[in-house]
Amino acid sequence: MTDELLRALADPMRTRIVELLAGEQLCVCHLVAETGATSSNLSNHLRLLRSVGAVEAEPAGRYTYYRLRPEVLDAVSAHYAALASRSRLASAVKRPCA
Amino acid sequence: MTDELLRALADPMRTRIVELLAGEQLCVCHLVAETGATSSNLSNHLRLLRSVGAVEAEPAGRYTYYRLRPEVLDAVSAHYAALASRSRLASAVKRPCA
DNA sequence: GCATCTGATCAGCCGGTGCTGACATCATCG
DNA sequence: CGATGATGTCAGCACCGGCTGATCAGATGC
Repeated sequence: MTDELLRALADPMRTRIVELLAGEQLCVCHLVAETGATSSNLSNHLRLLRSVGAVEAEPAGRYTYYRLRPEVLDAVSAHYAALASRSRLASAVKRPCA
Repeated sequence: MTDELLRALADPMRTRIVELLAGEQLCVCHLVAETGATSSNLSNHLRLLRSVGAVEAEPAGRYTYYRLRPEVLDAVSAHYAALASRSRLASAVKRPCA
């Protein structure tokens, strides 16, 4: 659960990419068509998503298919679930101030 | 599941705040002591976290206690869990490129 | 009332980060 | 091989967003 992973997933364009990839595997040209962004722009975002392990690339001839890595998304989900769980217990504790 | 909520939670300092609040309710002076940040800096972060509904403030005399809102964290967790679930099915689908 | 303390707000600065445009690379096809 | 098209890389610019410092509003205590 690195901080960089959360930051990578929180960007609007990358959120959009992740949602598109959650439906089916796509190559960059599909993402260009769906988002309207330039290919170099998308390539930069995809490199970042790869670097944090959120997606993986599969070269197929001159195309490159991208897919999500479910384990990573599960880890993020579990992270927030744990925070939610702990914070319910925390409602009973209030550290004295003075 | 607004995009602003994810961005708010993805910032390093705010991640730290959320983790501290997951353990117990704290007032700003505690957060100052724990993080080493200035009070105005923290106040800015807390205002943002309030605006996206991640935390709520309870004035108590001249102090202000903050606590997390578990439902919101659960919603974020569910959001990523849903993406993980969908992406597992998506591994079987690959949109043709040409 | 006056001093003090907590916390909020705002303007301004500044660094990180996303977008663009040009170029490089590699595969495919004629 | 030469052309085309898909993708990646990088430098440069612009803008968003976090940090700071000054100021202010309430609450507390002398």
